[in-house]
Amino acid sequence: MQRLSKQRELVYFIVKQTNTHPTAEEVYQIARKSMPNISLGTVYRNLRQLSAEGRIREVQFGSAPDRFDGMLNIHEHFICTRCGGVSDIAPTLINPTLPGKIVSTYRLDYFGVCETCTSKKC
Amino acid sequence: MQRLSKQRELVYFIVKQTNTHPTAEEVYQIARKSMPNISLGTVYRNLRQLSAEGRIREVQFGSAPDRFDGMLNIHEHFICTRCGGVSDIAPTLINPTLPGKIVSTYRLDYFGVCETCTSKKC
DNA sequence: CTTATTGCAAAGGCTTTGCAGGATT
DNA sequence: AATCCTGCAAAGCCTTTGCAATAAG
Repeated sequence: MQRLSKQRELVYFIVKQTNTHPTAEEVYQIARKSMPNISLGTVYRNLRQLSAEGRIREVQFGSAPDRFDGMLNIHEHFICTRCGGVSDIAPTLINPTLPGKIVSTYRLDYFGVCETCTSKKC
Repeated sequence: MQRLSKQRELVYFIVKQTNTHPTAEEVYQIARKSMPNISLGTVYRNLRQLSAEGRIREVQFGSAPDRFDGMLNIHEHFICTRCGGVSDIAPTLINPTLPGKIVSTYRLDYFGVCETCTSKKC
C-alpha cells in the first residue's frame, strides 16, 4: 500500500506549480530549498512513481534529460529552437485517428521560434 | 574537410535500408556482419555525424535508446504500445502553424495498437 | 509492529571522448 | 604529408538500485 511521504508531496507540488517542464535535477534543486537533505534518488523515485500513477506526466524532448509536466489534460507543446523553452499549446489536432489502427493517444510537438526570441533579434 | 570512410557509408546504408528505426546498437550488430571489427564508438560517431549533415534523422521514443530513421521526407510515426514497433505515417497534419509563432517543423507521434497486434488477441 | 520510503553511494545503461595508429586525400 | 577517421577503452551523464535506517499507518 502506498504511504504519504513529505518528499513525494513536495516533488508533486513542485512539478504541479512549475510550468517550465522541469528536469529531475531542477526539481531536486527547488526541493532542496525547503527540504535540504532530500536526495536526488528520492526525487527520481517519486517522479517515476507519480508518473506511473498519472499524477504528473513525463515528457522527453531530444536526448536531453527527461522533463516532467504537471498539466494532465490533453495538450501539445511548442519548443523554441532558440531559447529551448517549452510551452503548452491547446490541442490543434482535431481528429487523432488513423485508418486500420486503434489510436489511443498522440503527441504533437511544434518546433520554431517563440514570440520573445522573434522580437529580440538575437 | 570530410573524407569518405567505409565505416560511415556502411552505417549510412544500414540506416537507409532498414525501415525499423534501428538503435545504435542494432546498427552496430548489422554492421558487424559485413565489417566484423567496426567499433560501437565509430557507429555512434557516424550516426551523429550523418544526422548533423541531414543524411539521416535521429528520433527518440520514450527514454529508450535513440533511434535513427533513413526517411528524410516529412512524415509522422505510429508507435504500437503492445509490440513497440514504429511505423512511418504519411503526413496527416494539414496546416502546421500557430498564431504568433514561427513554426519551422513539427513532430507527430500516434500511439495505439497496430493491425498485427489487434488481430492477435495477445 | 509492519513495511513503504528515505538518504547514501554504488552500479547501470547509453553515449561520448582521448589517444595513438591507420586510412584518405 | 596533412589530417580525418578508426578501434579501443576509459570517462561521462542521467537514472536506477541495494542497503540499512527511518517514518507512516
